[in-house]
Parts: sequence; structure tokens; C-alpha cells
Amino acid sequence: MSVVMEKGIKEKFRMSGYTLTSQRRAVLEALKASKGHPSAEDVYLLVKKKNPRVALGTVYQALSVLEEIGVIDSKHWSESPTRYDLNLEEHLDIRCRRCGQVSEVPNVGLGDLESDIRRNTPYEVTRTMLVVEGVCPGCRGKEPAAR
Amino acid sequence: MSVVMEKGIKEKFRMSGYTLTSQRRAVLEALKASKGHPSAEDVYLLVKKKNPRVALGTVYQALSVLEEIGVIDSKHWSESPTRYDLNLEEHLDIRCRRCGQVSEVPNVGLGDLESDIRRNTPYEVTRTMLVVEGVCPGCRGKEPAAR
DNA sequence: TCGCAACCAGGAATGATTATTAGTTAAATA
DNA sequence: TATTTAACTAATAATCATTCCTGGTTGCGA
Ligand SMILES: [Mn+2]
Ligand SMILES: [Mn+2]
Ligand SMILES: [Zn+2]
Ligand SMILES: [Zn+2]
Repeated sequence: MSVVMEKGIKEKFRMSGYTLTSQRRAVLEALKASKGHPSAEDVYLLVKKKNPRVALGTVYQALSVLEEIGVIDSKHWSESPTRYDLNLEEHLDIRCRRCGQVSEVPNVGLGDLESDIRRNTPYEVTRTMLVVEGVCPGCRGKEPAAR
Repeated sequence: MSVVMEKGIKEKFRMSGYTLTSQRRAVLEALKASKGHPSAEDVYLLVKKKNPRVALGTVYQALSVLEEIGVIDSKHWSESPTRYDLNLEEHLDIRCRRCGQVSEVPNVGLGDLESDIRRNTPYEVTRTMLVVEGVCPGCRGKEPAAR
């Protein structure tokens, strides 16, 4: 299975002091395999296929370590569990309110927004993110359903 | 107590078919009294002062009716309960990651972002919102704490 | 090989929110 | 006005995502 783990990832583990355990590796593999924006539950289901003994809590813990050391990112829409992403580039993701699928929206940037904000609030701004929802082509016309 | 309820609000209730009950009125008053961006729990606490018999579930239900008929708005940040707002204008709110306080940021608009997004995704876009976090002036320098 | 610290499985706990249910009010009808 | 009917609400249980806790395991350096 498991393709060689990229150098950068090993490096990030080394720098952080965390160890690259088999569970953490499995979570990363699952993330790759899913080729999308899976939830912790999705990852858990995938990981369990290879190793039925992993616990959901372990997956959460692994995801949080991976995010902490900068190997993955997470995004959150209300009314949906947090989604995880291997794509570390700053980019926009849109979530289908019917089926929950998350897809990337290319060529959209925040432009001057960040600086506009900083100029208009006494807060020290630490995070600015665009949350976008819609209906995916596959769900158009269909009944409102789950997720 | 209770100042005369604005005409527009009564009208929205009339149009919707919902009745303006004392509980719903109390929730609205609490929202006014709080002069901020309270959570359902905050509203509940305020409402209970005047009428200790209201249930938290009733507050949630009242808030959802009020939002449905367009009398209030709600916004959501991850790691925090939903906040409610009497300000129906499109505007930006920033939340302090230390104390949870939410304040408005004037003079910031999405500009061409919406159309940029529509042009770059096959999804039918239904909602675009900016979620901004920071540290408020009061919390600057202090220890990271709660909420 | 021993000892320690990091890890992890399993399960309990938490926090926000929604669902259910049976009783209460209020409007509508006769 | 008495009766019917629908809307509303308190209390409480249930749900969902996520975190916390605990005792057992593992890897590794001394
Ligand atoms: Mn993405
Ligand atoms: Mn506001
Ligand atoms: Zn869809
Ligand atoms: Zn603050």
C-alpha cells in the first residue's frame, strides 16, 4: 500500500517532535484516498477498512496533530462537520447544501478585503475566511435531502 | 416595560401567520436589551429574569421563527454558539477569540466577490459570508481564556 | 532489560441544538 | 357562549460532533 511518505511531511513531524505513528500515517493515507474534503467520520470509516481497531477519537486526535504541524487544513461550515483538506494553498471551497459535497472554486481571492477589515476594526484580526454554500450540479432540481 | 413593538415586526408576524406571543415578544426584547450579538443561552438568561418559566427550547424555537420571518439574523463562528443580531443590514461582524465578544466592522463589502465566485463554480451559489475572528482591544495582551 | 513518555482504544462526558410529548392557550366555529 | 381545532410551550429526552479520561500498550533511550 502506502506510497512513500513525502519528505516534507516527515520533516514536519521531525520538527514538531510528534512521531509519525501508523495511525497518523493511516489518517493521512485516507485523506489522500478520499480525494476530497472528508469529515473526521469519513476518514474514520476509511481507516477502519485497513485497521478495524482504530478509534474515532484517535482519528480526531491524529487530524488535530496533522493540522497543528501544518500537514493538512480544515474548514468548517455550520450545519456540517468539519472538513479536512490536503490542499494547503489558500483557496476557496464551496459546499453543497443538499449532498454535502465540497469542491474547490478556482481564481477567487480576497483581494483588499483583509486590509479593508484591518483598517475598520480595532480588533487584531487573526482569521478571515469566506464561507460559501450552494447547490451542486448533481443536486440541482432534485429534492432537498441529507447532510 | 416593553416599548411598543414596531409596526414592521407586527406586520411580518401577520404576513407569516405566526402569532406574536408573549414568549416571542420577550425574546425580541431581550435581543434589544442585550445590545449586542447574544447567543441563544444569553437570550434565555435575560428572558428568564422576567419570566422564570420559559424553557431554553422555547427560546430556540422563538429565535428560529423570528429569523424565518426576517425579524432577526443569525451568524455562526466555529467553536462558538450561534449569535443573533437585530441588525438586518448586510454587514460584517468580528468575533474575539478570547472573550467571544462580537462587534460590527463598518465600511467593508464583498464587492465583486459574489460574481467572481458565480463565474468560477458550476454550483448555484446560495450563500457567501465572511467569517472574521480576532482579538478585541480589551483582550489584547491578556492570557487566552474562555468562550 | 528497565523506566519513562508518548500513544492509543474504548467509552464516558460535553455543549449546542433539535425532537418529542403531553398539557395550555387562543383563535375559529357553531 | 360552549365546542372544536390548531398553535404554542415547558419539560425532557435524544442527537450530533467533538473532546476528555483512563488504563493499557509501545517504542526507545539509559
Ligand atoms: Mn479544498
Ligand atoms: Mn452585527
Ligand atoms: Zn449536491
Ligand atoms: Zn475579547
